[in-house]
Amino acid sequence: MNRNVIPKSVMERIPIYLHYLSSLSNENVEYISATKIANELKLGEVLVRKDLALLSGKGKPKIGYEKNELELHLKNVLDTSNVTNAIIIGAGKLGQALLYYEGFEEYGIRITCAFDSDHNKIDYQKIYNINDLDDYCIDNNIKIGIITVGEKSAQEVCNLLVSNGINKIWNFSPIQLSVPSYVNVKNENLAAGLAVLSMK
Amino acid sequence: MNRNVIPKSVMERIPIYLHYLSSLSNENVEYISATKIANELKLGEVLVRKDLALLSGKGKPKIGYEKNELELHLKNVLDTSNVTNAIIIGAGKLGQALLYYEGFEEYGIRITCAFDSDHNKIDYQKIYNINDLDDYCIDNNIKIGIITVGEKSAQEVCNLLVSNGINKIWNFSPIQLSVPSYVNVKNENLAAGLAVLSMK
DNA sequence: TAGATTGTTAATCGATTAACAATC
DNA sequence: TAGATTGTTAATCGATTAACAATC
Repeated sequence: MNRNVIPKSVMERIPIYLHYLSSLSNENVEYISATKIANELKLGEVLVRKDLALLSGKGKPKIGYEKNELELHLKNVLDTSNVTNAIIIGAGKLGQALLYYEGFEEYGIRITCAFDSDHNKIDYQKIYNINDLDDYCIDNNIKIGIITVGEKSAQEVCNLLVSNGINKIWNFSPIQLSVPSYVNVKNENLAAGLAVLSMK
Repeated sequence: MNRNVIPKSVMERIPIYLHYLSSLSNENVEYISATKIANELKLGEVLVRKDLALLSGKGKPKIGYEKNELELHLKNVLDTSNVTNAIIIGAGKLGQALLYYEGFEEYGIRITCAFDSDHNKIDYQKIYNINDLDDYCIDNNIKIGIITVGEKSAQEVCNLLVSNGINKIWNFSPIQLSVPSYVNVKNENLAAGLAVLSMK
């Protein structure tokens, strides 16, 4: 029996917990209860308790969890200690928004640069020519590729990433990418997400 | 018994189906089978068939669904006929990326403009001063508010939207917004999403 | 002790998949 | 008829919630 498998649903809540815990850091909180976390984040109380039981050490009845220890445990699961390097392909508005967004560092991810085929977008600091991709990936230990190009070039870009040994892909294009089975694709179809909201 | 309730999971696939169907439009396809759709989108065959059974008219054994009719039915469910107006609060990189992204129209959503408190970002065409929000909402039938400000101002901005009668909110800030129960919030924590991918 | 909290087992709920009958 | 597909019922799976015992 494998005790190490953490369900996907739980995984997705780890960053939420971490963000909440880090927001407490200047309040000098020593203990935090699952009840409190559940209320603040509007999650079920038992849900949070089960998550914490799975992810962390024991809590103390009537008191809760030692906050710093809990934070450490969650970070260990997320493995935020060693930074994961990511690159963006497609330096349009969205690509740049992600490139300059600072919230990723908190979770141990560094978006090192973006690539684009359009010469006008090259800025030598952060946006490089797509032709330099191969060398860059080899030299910089890139683990994640973020696709923010249009749907027409998305598959092509995806192939390029895969051929450079990148097997984690965050796909913002609205198409279904074809990849070898060992490659992990997370689709982020923003328009579709908004459409669902609009119709509720 | 209410036959009209469509499960959330099904709802979320409608935009995916629609996007796929529209990609066929210049190929003169008359009939499309659930099997084909499932293979192309890498979904379970039975899943697609159940979705279509729920969302559309009858398909024909051995042939499939009349493509245009299916598309129409899906669009009806999404109600893409009358355009829903949305605004963005926070004209940073991400706000602008969404503002100028054209993919929303396909699903019947129009992001009409963005608001920002920073005078340097005002461009009179698409980005207005936050102080003009009240009048704008009244005059332009705004249904959706998109929050792309930092986490410190997110709750405040949210309150402003709610007080202007907006009850659908797409929240890109990493905090849990407090809203009255009739307000629908969809959280989009990009950093958290990427963190989950990075750790697989 | 009483009460707040943890932690666990069983029940429920929702979504997906499997199996199979019906149809053209 | 055979075969591809639809459509439906039952089984499975995963996640959440309810109920309750244990602990400080």
